[in-house]
Amino acid sequence: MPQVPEDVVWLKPGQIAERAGVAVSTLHYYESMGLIRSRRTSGNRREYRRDTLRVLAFIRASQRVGISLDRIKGALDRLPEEGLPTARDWARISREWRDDLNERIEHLTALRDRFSLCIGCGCLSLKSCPYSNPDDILGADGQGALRFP
Amino acid sequence: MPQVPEDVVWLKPGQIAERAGVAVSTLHYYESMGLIRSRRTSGNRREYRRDTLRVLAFIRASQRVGISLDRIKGALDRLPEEGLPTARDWARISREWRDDLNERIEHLTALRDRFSLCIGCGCLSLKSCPYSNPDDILGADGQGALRFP
DNA sequence: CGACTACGTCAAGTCCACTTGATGTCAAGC
DNA sequence: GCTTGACATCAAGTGGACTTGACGTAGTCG
Repeated sequence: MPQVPEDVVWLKPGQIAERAGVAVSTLHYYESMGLIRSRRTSGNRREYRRDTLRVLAFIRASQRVGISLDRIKGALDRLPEEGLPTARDWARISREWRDDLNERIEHLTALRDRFSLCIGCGCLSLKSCPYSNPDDILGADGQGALRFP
Repeated sequence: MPQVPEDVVWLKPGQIAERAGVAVSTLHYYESMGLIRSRRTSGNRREYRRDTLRVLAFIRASQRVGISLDRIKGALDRLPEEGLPTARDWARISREWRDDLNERIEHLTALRDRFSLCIGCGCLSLKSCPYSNPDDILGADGQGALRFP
């Protein structure tokens, strides 16, 4: 039962920004995108829940591996509105992301290995190598989307 | 001695564009960036050397793994102006790229593993997990650049 | 009380990698 | 010879992820 909002501490924009390593303007931007939320003080100042730091860390980590804010928002939207996200919530997202990561890792590894091969044979400059002929590369792959790897 | 321009065939923009799977406008753009080159016919039409296809494949492959056009240009600029690039030329670039790829793969793998861990412990929502505390995440890593992984 | 800093809003600007549009030209087919 | 399509140039637009600027307010310190 971690649904109980344990110790909800509210932090000011500057504090959040500094600890999360983002600009205050970025917080505004994320808020306008619906990625994070805030409440207001009587003087109209924003206040962020402490766990916003976690969300921001999650956003940065996801972005870092090339996931768009849109997709990140999609995942965050599926978290519960009220109460803290449960282990199950994060697990679902993590699994989703992990599959994505696995796919990317596979692509990168394949490409790296191809390049490694090329180091041995210099294929990109010689006709003899199967990878050197752009037509073959084109033909090897039905669609126009995935060209080289 | 592959320096001898074997069979230099010149292709029209439309042909190059189709075979490489890019728009003609992209060719213009790349040319303006100095990534590819062309000569002109008497009627001011562009003509591309056949091996431009190889360069384009290389650009796409590199881009695909997140390398910017700027960096790609940097690599291409180090190829010889005249004659075909040698095996050694491509090898150098490939090695450079491969190191880059290895780094990215490491990041992704680390992130995935962290997420996998989270699936087990639900850390992102519980105080007990070392990864859950954003302050620790911040503290674990001197700079502001690398936040989560 | 006054100064200063952090914060508020909103529009506009930036960077990258292109694409779109306007307008004019070259070349091949009938 | 004329139409059609591919091509030329150049300016401007697009989209994602922010940042910057202009301008006004809130709260804190001496």
